Amino acid sequence: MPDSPTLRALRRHGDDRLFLTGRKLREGAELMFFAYRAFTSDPDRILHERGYGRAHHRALHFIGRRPGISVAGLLDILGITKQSLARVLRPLTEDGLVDSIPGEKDRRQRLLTLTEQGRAFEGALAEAQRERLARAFREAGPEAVAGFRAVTALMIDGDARDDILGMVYDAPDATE
Amino acid sequence: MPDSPTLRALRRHGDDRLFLTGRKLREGAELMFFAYRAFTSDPDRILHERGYGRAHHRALHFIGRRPGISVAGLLDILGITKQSLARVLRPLTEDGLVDSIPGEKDRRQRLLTLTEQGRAFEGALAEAQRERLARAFREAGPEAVAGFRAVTALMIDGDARDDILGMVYDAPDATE
DNA sequence: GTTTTATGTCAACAGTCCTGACATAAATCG
DNA sequence: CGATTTATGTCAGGACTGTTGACATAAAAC
Repeated sequence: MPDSPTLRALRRHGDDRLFLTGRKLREGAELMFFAYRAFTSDPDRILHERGYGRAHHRALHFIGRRPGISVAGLLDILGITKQSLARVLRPLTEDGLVDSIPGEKDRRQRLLTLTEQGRAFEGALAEAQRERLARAFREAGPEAVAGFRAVTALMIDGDARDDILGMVYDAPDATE
Repeated sequence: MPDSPTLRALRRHGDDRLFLTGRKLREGAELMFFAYRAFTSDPDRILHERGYGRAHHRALHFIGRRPGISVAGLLDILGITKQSLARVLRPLTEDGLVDSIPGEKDRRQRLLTLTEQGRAFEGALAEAQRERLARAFREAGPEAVAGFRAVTALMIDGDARDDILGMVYDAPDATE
C-alpha cells in the first residue's frame, strides 16, 4: 500500500490531531492566564516601588519604542481613552521621565519622547521582563519560540492583526 | 563536503540562532501584550452585559474546573486576598451561579461548586474564548501549538511551575 | 480549654478603566 | 476671513479589581 499524504502527516505529527480538543483549548487558556500573570510580575514589583502601575509601563514602553509618537498614536496602540492616558502621562511628565514637544508640521500635536531618565527606567523594566522571557525562550528552543510567536500573533483579531504585527516587527530598534 | 548537523539545522531553522536577541525578546513581550488583550476581549463583552468582570470569570472557571474546591484552594490559584475573592463570590452566589456546601471532614470549609446555571454561563464564556484559541491553534498548526505551550509554561516561576502545570494538565475534564 | 485554622465582613484606599461634558489652539475648508 | 474639524487637555463621576488592617465566628487541633 502506498504512503498516503494523510498517513505521512499522521506519522509526522503523532497524536497531534488532538491539539484542538476542548481539553487542549482549556489548557491553553489556563496557560495564557498563568503565563501572563508571571510575565507582568517582575516589572510590576519595580513599578510599585516607584508608585507607578502597569499602565505607566505600557506608556513608557511604546513611547520608548516609537520616539516622537503623538498622543493619538499612543492612544491607538494602547486602546484606551485619552482621559485614562492623561492620568498616566501626567505623573510621568512631572517626574521627568517623558518629554513632549509640539509637532513641527502640526503644532497641535504633542510628540512624546523619553528623557534620559525615562530611558533608564524603561530599560530597567524591560530588563526585568526580558530575563524571564529569555529564560523561557532559551529553555524552550527556537522551534518552540517560532510556535509561540505564531500562536500569539494569530490570537489577535484579523482586522487589527496586520497593523499590530506591522508595528511589532517593523519598528526600528536602537539596541541592535 | 558532507552535510553537517549544524548546516542541516541552520537550513531547517533559518536565522533561528537569533531567537534570543533583544529585538526578538521585545517582540515577544509585545506579542504577549496584544495577544492577552485579544484573548480576554470576547468573554469580557459577555461578562459586561451581565454586570460582571474578569475576576468573576476566573472564579467561575476554576470552580468549574475543580468542583468542590475550598475557598482557600481558590485563593491559592487566583493569588488574591480573601476580601477580593469575597467581593466576586458574593454576587455569583446571590445570582445563583455558585453554590457552597460545608466540607464533610472539615465543616469550616465552604466547598464551592457551580450550579446548573453557573455551568451554563461558564460554558458560554469558555466557548467565546475557545473559538479564538481554536482558530489560532488551527491556523498555526500542531507544532506551533506545542511551542506555544512550552514557552508559556516556562514563563511561569520555577517554584510555582510544577504546582500550576500539575493543575493545568492533571485535573479531570468532564467534557471528554 | 486554649490556640490555631477556615472563613466572613467592614472600612478605607489605590490603580485603571470608562463615559460625558466642556475648553483651547491649530489646521483645514469653503 | 469665518466656520468647522482635529488634537489635545481637563473636570467630574462611576465601575471593577486589587490591597491592607481589624475584628468576628465556628470548628478543628493540641
